[in-house]
Amino acid sequence: MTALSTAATSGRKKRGEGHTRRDEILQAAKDLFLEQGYDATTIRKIADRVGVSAPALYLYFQDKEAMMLALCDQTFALLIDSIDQIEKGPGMPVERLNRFGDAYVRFGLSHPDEYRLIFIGNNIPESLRRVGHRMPTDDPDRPGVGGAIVFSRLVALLAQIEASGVRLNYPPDTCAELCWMSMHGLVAALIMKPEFPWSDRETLIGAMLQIVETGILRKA
Amino acid sequence: MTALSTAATSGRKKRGEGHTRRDEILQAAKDLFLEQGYDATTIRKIADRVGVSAPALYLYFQDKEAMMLALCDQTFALLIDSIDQIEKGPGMPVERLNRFGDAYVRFGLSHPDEYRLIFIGNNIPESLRRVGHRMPTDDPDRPGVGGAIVFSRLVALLAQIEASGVRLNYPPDTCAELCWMSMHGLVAALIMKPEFPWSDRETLIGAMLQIVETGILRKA
DNA sequence: GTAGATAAGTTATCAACGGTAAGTTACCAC
DNA sequence: GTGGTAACTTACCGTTGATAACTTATCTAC
Repeated sequence: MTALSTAATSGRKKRGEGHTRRDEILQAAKDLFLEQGYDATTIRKIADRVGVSAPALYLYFQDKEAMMLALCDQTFALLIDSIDQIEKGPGMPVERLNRFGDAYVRFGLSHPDEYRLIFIGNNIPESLRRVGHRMPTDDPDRPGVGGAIVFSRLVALLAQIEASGVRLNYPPDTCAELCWMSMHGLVAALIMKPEFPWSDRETLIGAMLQIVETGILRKA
Repeated sequence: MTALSTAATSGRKKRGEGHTRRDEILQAAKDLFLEQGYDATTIRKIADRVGVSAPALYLYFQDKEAMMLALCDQTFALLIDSIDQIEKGPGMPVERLNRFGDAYVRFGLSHPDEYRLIFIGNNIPESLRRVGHRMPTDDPDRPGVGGAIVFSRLVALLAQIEASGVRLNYPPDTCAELCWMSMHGLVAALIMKPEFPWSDRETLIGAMLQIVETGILRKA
């Protein structure tokens, strides 16, 4: 008689409580995306887990992509938080760059599934491909801008470093791109092929940070 | 009366000529994959372009993935070829490392779909997840090993560099990993977010190569 | 030259997918 | 109560990758 689903809640939401259903959907979608990937996660699976019918999801999200976008923003907020902690923290700009890179890599490694989802997201549909890297001209209130925020923080930090008197080998923007690309390559490799016999993680992280810094900062 | 399709050939193949149909399918699939991407390319579109019915494709390929895998192997053979040319070519090992990196990046940028599948490939169906990152113990005759071959060539080149008397800042394996990760980060970024206002491509390629080399090779 | 054998292909169909239309039910304000 | 509407459901659509079962052309053997 009663539903056999694993729904956290049962029955219809009261008036004005729709947002809690929205949260439930988001949580179920996140779990399933992480467990099975984007494509394998179907609208029906999400609906089943929540305990509602499939079309009910469309009351809260325009489509499947919108759920992914909302989740991306959630996860980016965590990363942005820890980066802001560093930016407000002590130390020379160069030291903060070190901590920035370190925090970025460790965030990726300790949230591998989210990182995969957001930064690597590859078989994700064309329309989502640009999540996290929207053009600056895009509406900043639209979901999916988290990556651009992280990146702009990095650009700002590089500009700070230059302003503090340290000479850069390339323009700050280019330095930021090179820095991010290197760190992303490191994280992506470790995440995507964890069973590959990579060298020691700590060694790789330290070495990559070292390489990027010595390559970007002009010898005094 | 006659077919309106753009099929290069018409009518049924003679006995023993099925392989030419297979080649036609592969060519059409490649064109469509490159034009529209993997997901947007449907079995029916490929079949239409070839001028046969959709199920006919299954006479030559087990499924859609098998077509992509065959194409990847085809394309990666090109990269491996050009890398082997470099390895056999003139110049000091260090110069060859430069040309290796350059060839690698340009290959990725000019074959984004194959690169995505082999090196970034993630949410692409489980069966393809580890394509390009197979363990050394895996069957080398299975399709999709192109990436691993490339990487092993890089390791060998780094070992050569060390053997030639150039001191490395890290063990050859670690250097190869750092080198590949950096280059991969560059390629992945440009491929996955092509609309982002990155700095000039040539500048980025040159800078990244420079950074990695100065970071890996010990100052004489 | 015709009778299998079989390569090369077709038509019909499947279940599952994302998404929509239209109807239903529970709740709240008045 | 009763109207309005938020919160759903059922029924359905076109498209997808893939399969089953049937047909047709071609080659070989006698």
